[in-house]
Amino acid sequence: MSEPDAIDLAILKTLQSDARITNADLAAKVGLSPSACSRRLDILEKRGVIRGYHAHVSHKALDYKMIAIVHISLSGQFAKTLSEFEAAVKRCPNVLVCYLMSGEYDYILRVAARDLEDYERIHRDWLSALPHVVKINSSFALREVIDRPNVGL
Amino acid sequence: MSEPDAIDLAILKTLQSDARITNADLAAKVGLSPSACSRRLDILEKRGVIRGYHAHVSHKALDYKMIAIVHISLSGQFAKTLSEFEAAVKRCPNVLVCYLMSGEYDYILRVAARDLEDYERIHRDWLSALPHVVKINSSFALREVIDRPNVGL
DNA sequence: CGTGAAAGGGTTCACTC
DNA sequence: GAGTGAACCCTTTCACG
Repeated sequence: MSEPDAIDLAILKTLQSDARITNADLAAKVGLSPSACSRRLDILEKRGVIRGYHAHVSHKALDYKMIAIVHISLSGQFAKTLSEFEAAVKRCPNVLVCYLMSGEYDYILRVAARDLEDYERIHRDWLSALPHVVKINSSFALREVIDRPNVGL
Repeated sequence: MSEPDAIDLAILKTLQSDARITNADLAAKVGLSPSACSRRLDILEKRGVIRGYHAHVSHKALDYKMIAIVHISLSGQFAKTLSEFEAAVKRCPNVLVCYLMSGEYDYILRVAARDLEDYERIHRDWLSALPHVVKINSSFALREVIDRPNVGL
């Protein structure tokens, strides 16, 4: 499993900033013929280097004006406890990110809500209702400073 | 500025899960002719509902195996303090997300690192060196449970 | 707002070096 | 691995319903 070379990195960087660029334009940008470029892209996709292509839909335009960061602790760290919690949290469409963590809390979540009233509903109907939860701590984003989809190459 | 209708939502949802779908396939999926679909997409982009299209490049495949969540507090909340901090944090390529927050800490960051050694370097050379920082608290992701680019529609 | 057709351009092969 | 050319398909635009 060889590492991506400089041309692969150029392809990845370009697709990170514009995933809908045509293969012909991408090829010109990285200095390849269209067919060579298409073949490399195929390999990058099949190796799982590229997980997918996503439209970044504005939360605000869709009326999601609020981002909450939620720390959660469970009653234990048994495998069954974790997997029941995770299965439930995946069903909440407002949860954008969820990590199992080291440290004081077991999980950290990034949650989108339309407004404070909507967040109260999500907190009551979804987050508080998650199995095995013993502690929840919400804080709110006042301003987005950085939101990059990927590591700067 | 009218709200997106059901077909617009179908377009957005489809592009969220596959931004490189051809306009012809997209049109078929939402039940439109290609030309009608293309026109709607144009409008959605120009209204800013779609902010951009991004390849989701695997951190792991690029050898970023570690995600840290970093809470940071500053010595004050003066506008100049905040803007100096933010200008500096934007220069660190490993910071994926940064929010100004309500609550105990001023900022929360999501940081990608290759491994623990790499994280120590980032912590020493970047995070600790950020201006006005008085408190830093790092914790680490043990497992990614959810990582959605957008709210489930 | 949706449809269909036409022109221009993109993608994807097999083939070659 | 990379480039070339040709067949096929897609995008874009326009007049029209």
